[in-house]
Amino acid sequence: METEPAILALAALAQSTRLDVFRLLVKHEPEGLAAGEIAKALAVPQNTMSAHLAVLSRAGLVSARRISRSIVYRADLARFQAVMSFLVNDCCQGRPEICAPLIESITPCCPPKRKGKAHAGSHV
Amino acid sequence: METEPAILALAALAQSTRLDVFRLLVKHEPEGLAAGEIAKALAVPQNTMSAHLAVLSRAGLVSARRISRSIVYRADLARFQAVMSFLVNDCCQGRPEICAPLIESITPCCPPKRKGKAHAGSHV
DNA sequence: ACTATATTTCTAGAATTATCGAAATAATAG
DNA sequence: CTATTATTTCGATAATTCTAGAAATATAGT
Repeated sequence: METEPAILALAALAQSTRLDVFRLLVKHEPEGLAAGEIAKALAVPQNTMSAHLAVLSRAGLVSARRISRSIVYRADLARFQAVMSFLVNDCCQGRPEICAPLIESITPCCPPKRKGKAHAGSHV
Repeated sequence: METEPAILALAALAQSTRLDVFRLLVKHEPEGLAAGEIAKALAVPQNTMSAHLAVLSRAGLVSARRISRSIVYRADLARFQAVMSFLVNDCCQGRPEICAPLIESITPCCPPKRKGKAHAGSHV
């Protein structure tokens, strides 16, 4: 991922309503959630929410598809992953010793193979 | 990490000059770099750069300490790590299957032991 | 065609951010 | 104390963002 889209994504997430929206949509993967339900869930006027959703959409962090009268939004986890990778690379820059601890600190959150514990390490 | 400081950090990084500054400072860990040198390296007026450094500092992403006439800035990698963990948790939310691929995609960036390749996986 | 529902676009005001010249502050040297 | 260097603060302007009321668009039901 290049710098410009990464900045767009960071800016999109650097706003409390939008961060809440993204969290909500992640929680509702993979079904997604209609615009109106998002607005209701977060107690924000629909047109205001529409503007925020447009920002997230422009940043590529969410996708939208019309279903009947509703427009259902979904979090784009692949894009989110790309943004995270971009940031980690900023940290690494050919010097693994710098951010190996970073990797270790976030890895326990998602044990890739193991299923014994799965404590989700939510507060690291 | 809580939401508010995370948003502050995201906003700080969501600006090209500041993202460049952070990258530059990571590259210069652990010695740090003086404000004037940062400004010169990125071809930005010193007072403008000072404002950007203040934003990064308020966000906790950099620290400053005076050394003689210079003020030397350093990247705060622990804080950066905390922000990354915060974001990953947004993705995981007790559902490891969602972002296990994320973890896998950023892990090869920092092979903790290996020194052979270090290809940094920069374009994921 | 008309009505109701779901969402977006238009428009505008308030607030915040980015930029930078000029002046102020801090540290060192002579 | 004066001069020099390094950096920040002040002040002002341009640009962007956030918010939301009002109007417009799209879909579905009667």
